Amino acid sequence: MEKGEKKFLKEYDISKFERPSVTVDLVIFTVIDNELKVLLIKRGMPPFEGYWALPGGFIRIDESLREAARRELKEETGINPDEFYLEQLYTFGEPKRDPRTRVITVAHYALVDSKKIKPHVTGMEEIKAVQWHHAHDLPEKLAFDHKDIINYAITRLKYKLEYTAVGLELLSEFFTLTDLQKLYEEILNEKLDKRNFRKKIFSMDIIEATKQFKKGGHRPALLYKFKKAKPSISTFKKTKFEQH
Amino acid sequence: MEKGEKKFLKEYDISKFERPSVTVDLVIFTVIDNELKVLLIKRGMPPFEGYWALPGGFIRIDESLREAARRELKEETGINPDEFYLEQLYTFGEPKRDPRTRVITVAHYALVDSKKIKPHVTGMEEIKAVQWHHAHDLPEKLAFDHKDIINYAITRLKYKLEYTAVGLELLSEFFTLTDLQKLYEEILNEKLDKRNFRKKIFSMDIIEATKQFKKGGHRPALLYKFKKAKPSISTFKKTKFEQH
DNA sequence: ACAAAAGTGTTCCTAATACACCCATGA
DNA sequence: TCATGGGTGTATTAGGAACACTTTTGT
Repeated sequence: MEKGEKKFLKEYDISKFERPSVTVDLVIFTVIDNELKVLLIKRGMPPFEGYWALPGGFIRIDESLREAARRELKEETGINPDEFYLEQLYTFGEPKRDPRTRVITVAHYALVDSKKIKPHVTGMEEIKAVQWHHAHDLPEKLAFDHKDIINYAITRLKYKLEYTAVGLELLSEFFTLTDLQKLYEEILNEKLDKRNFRKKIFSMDIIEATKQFKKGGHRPALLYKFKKAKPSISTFKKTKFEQH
Repeated sequence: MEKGEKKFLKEYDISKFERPSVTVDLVIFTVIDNELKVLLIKRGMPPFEGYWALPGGFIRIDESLREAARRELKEETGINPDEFYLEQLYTFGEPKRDPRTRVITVAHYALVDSKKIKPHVTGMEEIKAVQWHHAHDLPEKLAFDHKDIINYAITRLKYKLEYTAVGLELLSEFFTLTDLQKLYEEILNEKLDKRNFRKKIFSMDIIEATKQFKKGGHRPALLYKFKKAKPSISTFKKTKFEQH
């Protein structure tokens, strides 16, 4: 009874509630020169003027969270949908995280192949307000709670890497096993044993050899590519944190 | 340049954006008679009148997401903070998930000891609009996208159970190993080998024996309790998905 | 003494780890 | 030919899975 009434009032008041703003923020990862990078934008106005911030924006009233994230991602990198990996990360909603007004942000993270990024994003970065920063060496001046968000994204990425083919989204179509190992080492921030790494990757059954070789250096390295069918995530464990 | 302007406009327009409502929904788990239960509320008005829905409510403008979830949880179960486990699950924001208006919900899940639930929530459930439902046998008539949310929560719970002490929040202070195994079997929905189960639990180092026994039945069973210090989650893997 | 649940030992097998070695190329 | 990175073999170990047995109580 009393509970019913409370419920009723609550619903009745829908329009009266002071509403927070809702944004989508993006942690966009790529790998450039074997370094894990995050895209950041220098803020040109207060609050946090001159600080670096994650790309993001308001959710439009008729688009889903994922659509909003895809739109943002497309705007910032020029990359087409289905050429990146995108996953919801966590929702950050401390009342004071934005000093202006109440903003709740649904953070996402994305993995993109640096070769597919629109030139205007990668070129002449020094003078631009949009820059790739080393994920393991972030600038001091990060706006809002974006440092937390980035670190959370890195944690998630490391975790996913262990039992998922997710890392492959960061590489180009053809790559050597050494490329792949370097990628893992960079993200996990630790050295891996060559033999064991290869065994693990092969056991995952996510890549296949081509007949091409990467010349240069010394002994040419066999090039691999992802299996056509996006790696079918098969085991019990693996399915656990698939995005909704 | 052009990017800067776009950004500027975006921020300038903050107040003009049509804002979605933001709610917190709760998947509250408990175990009653060795069955995993979820708390649901029968809706007394459209939309989905007569359907079952998760408890939830709007986020107040000055409280964090977690605070909102705690408040909701306290309202529904009467349980005090730090007597339950609470974790953000996922944010659901399809534009049409609520037919009335745009509502984004930050779903959480909670684990509570059924013995600590306020009597008014457990008593005389048949005639009440608040009921515990078997998590593995949900009612057909679930409102909104709440079936998805519940299933996602079950998936997360199963996953967490495998490498975390999270299940212990569902038990009372003292319990036997058989109680604990029954709990795991109910949540995971599978039979477990007694010997292996015990080895795994002991290796986690999360419980300790008392000197008490649970009499009744046949051979008395040794009672255990959680280690004083909440299980310090220690290994690499284990820290990965800790709540923010 | 026997049924029923509590509690323990041990084998088997897979998979991660830790090594050491061979191979193909460019300079 | 030798330095360099590409590529493979294998022994050891840790942990999960499968299974059989002993112990302690109530009746």
